[in-house]
Amino acid sequence: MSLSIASWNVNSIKARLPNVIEWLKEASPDIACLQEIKTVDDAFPRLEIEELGYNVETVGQKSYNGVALLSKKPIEEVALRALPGDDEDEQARYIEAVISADTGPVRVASIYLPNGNPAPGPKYDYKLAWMERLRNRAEALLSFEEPVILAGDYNIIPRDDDVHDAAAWEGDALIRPQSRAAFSAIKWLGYTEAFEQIDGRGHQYTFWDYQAGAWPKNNGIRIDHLLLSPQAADTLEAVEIDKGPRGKEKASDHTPIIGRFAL
DNA sequence: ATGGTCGGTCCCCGA
Repeated sequence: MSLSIASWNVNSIKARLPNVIEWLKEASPDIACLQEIKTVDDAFPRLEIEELGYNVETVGQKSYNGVALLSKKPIEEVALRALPGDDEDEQARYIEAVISADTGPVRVASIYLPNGNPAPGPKYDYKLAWMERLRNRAEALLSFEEPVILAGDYNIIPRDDDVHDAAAWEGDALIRPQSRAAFSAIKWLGYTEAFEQIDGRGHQYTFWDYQAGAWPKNNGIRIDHLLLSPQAADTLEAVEIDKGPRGKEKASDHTPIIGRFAL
């Protein structure tokens, strides 16, 4: 009895479809949370992915953003297609569903947290406001006392050990103290960051820029995370960053992180 | 080494 849940920012599902299909066949996660699908719902390659045995739910947007949930287990209910707290916010960055695992319901969200650069500025203000809304939602979810996995591209480098050269990133929205504090604030509610919990090694990355040879030089950052409610954290068995997809032709700049749970 | 990389769209923007 084991449930694997992956998060991967694919940077356009259309540009990445062959890579995504190849990876789904190889890694075969029970649930995959995708970000930056960069397409509207109607243009999402639903059939190709359903053919691999997945149920598919998307919150798409033209050109930018967009998130998806793929699940081999039944999706009982899509609980939310947007993060509550701002009716004016039209950016497609959040989907949350209840999925039937063998042991009972598991709540999973696919999250594309705003980048926030340049900082300071309106984009940074939006990032911080979005994180406050996420904290509120995360807090509300704890009252259900069920396994909750908030998986996604958080655009947060939690510690200096999660970047090859922290000094080079000083002032960036991904590493600013206020950004880190907003991320910690969610953890202090009672959430566990899966990778930090299981793997003590530093300098394990999930993103390498396309520019300046970042991938061959291993100049990466760790910004894709799984945040777990206590009921999920108690069942966490393993976490792996799967670097395979980043080394392929036509790669996304992110690579998947996969958690395995006794669920 | 005075540029460098992608993806989507409309001639530039976001990452």
